[in-house]
Amino acid sequence: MRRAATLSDVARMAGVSLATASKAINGRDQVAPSTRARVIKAAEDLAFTPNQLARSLIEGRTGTVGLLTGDLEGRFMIPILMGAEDAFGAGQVNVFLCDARGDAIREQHHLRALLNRRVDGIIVVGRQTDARPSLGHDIPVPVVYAYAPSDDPTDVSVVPDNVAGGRLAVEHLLSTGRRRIAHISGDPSYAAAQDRAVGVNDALRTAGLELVGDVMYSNWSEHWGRAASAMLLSQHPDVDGIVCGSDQIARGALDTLRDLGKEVPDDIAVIGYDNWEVLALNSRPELTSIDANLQQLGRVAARRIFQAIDGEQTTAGVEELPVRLVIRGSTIPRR
Amino acid sequence: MRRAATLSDVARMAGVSLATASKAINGRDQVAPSTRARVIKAAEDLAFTPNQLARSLIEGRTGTVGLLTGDLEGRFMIPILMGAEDAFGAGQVNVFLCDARGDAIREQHHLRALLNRRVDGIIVVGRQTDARPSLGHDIPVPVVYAYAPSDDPTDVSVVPDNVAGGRLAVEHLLSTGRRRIAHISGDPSYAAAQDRAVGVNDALRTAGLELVGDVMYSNWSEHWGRAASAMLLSQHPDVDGIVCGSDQIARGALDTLRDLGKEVPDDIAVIGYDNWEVLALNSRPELTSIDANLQQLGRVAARRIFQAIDGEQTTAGVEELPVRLVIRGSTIPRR
DNA sequence: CTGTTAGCGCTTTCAC
DNA sequence: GTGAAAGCGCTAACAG
Repeated sequence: MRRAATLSDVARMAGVSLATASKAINGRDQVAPSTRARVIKAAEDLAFTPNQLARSLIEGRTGTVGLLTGDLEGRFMIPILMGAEDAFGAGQVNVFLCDARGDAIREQHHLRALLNRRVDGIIVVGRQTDARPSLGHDIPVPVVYAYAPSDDPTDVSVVPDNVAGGRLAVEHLLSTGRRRIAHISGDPSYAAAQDRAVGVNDALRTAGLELVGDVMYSNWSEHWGRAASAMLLSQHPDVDGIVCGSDQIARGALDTLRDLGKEVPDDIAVIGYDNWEVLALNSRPELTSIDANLQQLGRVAARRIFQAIDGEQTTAGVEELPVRLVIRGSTIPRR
Repeated sequence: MRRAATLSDVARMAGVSLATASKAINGRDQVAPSTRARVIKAAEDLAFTPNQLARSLIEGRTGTVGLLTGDLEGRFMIPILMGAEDAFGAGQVNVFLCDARGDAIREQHHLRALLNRRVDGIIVVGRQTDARPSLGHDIPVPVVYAYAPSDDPTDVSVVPDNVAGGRLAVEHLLSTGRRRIAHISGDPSYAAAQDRAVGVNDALRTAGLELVGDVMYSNWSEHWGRAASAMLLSQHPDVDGIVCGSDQIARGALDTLRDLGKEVPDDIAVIGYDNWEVLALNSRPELTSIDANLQQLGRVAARRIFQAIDGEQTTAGVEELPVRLVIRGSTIPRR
């Protein structure tokens, strides 16, 4: 575990100059084949790894990106991160992951550290879809906000289209013949809850229908899903479709419906939101859900960073990405 | 978004030499207070951020660590990552997150990239607790394997103690007066399944008892939990405690017991494994579970890296970290 | 084709 | 106290 070999070591061993060694290693074409072979051999013998720090110092770009997140716990972060890694391509770009734990001071620390390390760009991932404070504009590298938009409309933000998600859920239920549709959602202070409800009402109105009862807000838990659906069924026994604001809520609803002896999807169809597979695939029946395409979101965010680095003009503002319906047994009976 | 200011810019603006500017900024003490103030003012005016690349090049260490993981999806990665970030301290050290997607080639690519970037150390996080191939010993920085140990006993590995976990689960059930205990586990090809079963049998034998039936293996799903517990109850109706190999299995078991009209925990106690809160907190009743202390695991892994960097002698081999019992309503009735 | 030289941005002796 | 100079490891002109 001694110190890594340098290009000088390689050059000396191969009996050439530093410049020649560099050219040989990097595939420049002004090198005699025999020389190149000798250099490469030496490099291998010494287990030479080019010092990327030195390269970056010269090139002025590091091939690194900072991912600044509010909460690592959130399951939204991971697919976004994967999408970003994907878009950057393995090995070309590396991602610094920084978790600010929801603390503004910590976030500033991390931001500073990332800039010191000369990342080529920064992706900011929020924990909710609510707008978050902008990092400001005196940052010398491009910044893209993912999942949670920046509150500054001149920033570049990429978020899932929650309104479309709500609409999509209702349209699916309508397409299966449901007409008496209710909506159990989560915490009403979340933009996600509001946006999805807008989509739900929108689609119903378009079909000339109205929501059964009011939107039921509380929190995103299974517990609430159980309680709310019990209330719903007692007040509106004729409901035949429930749009849930999250898979957790949907799962709770399924449990209660089961307890009440209702058949899903025959008596009532249930649709969730997030397509959180550990919940959706294990419920009885399996849960139809809206998938926010987060991996795609991460890819797009990464692409925006690239474009900005390459000097392409990127349009500021909030870009809403399409969501996707994943149909399972809770809305369509399995044959 | 023009290029960042350099120390030369600052020095020129403050009317001092490069060397003096450096000393002033870095709090060296051979600088006149007035000079220092002038330099700092200039640095602020120019929004100067010291180029960490240049510093690292000189110091020979970067203050970065690579985290090489097999699957980002896995929920085990996140707490480990958080623990590591924690231990390194915000801002001092930054983590490169690399997801090899379970592909050895990709892993090699990432490893190479990390070494090129001169990370000070590498943490390898596996997706299962089964031993994984070593990265080998010709790596010029310390490597620590977390969650999944290296198959080379001369490497440093840090893993949760699954045997102790199985033992702990049984001991808890015994302490609540259960005597007829069964064990529904997951995929028998997983070391985790085998180790936990060893612990379970161990604790039973110590108490002079035997497992009810054989260990039931299949996979880690709720589905299997439901099926297995139904089989179990029909073959051994007198069972009064079930140790489950995962929270998913436990959750399935709870569902079936509920369907069969069994009271949990009065008739039968159920204990899960992993303490995956989205499952454990939302089940009825809430699920007692074994927590592998993964965040702690991440912290220890980070500490081992540090120790190796600082030249402290670290003992090679697999270090098994204690797990923890989290008691909820599925084993002890809520008052 | 190969080698010499000048930096990338910074820290650190070592004179003054 | 301050500054000139060397050098971290590498690349990119430019001569030979």
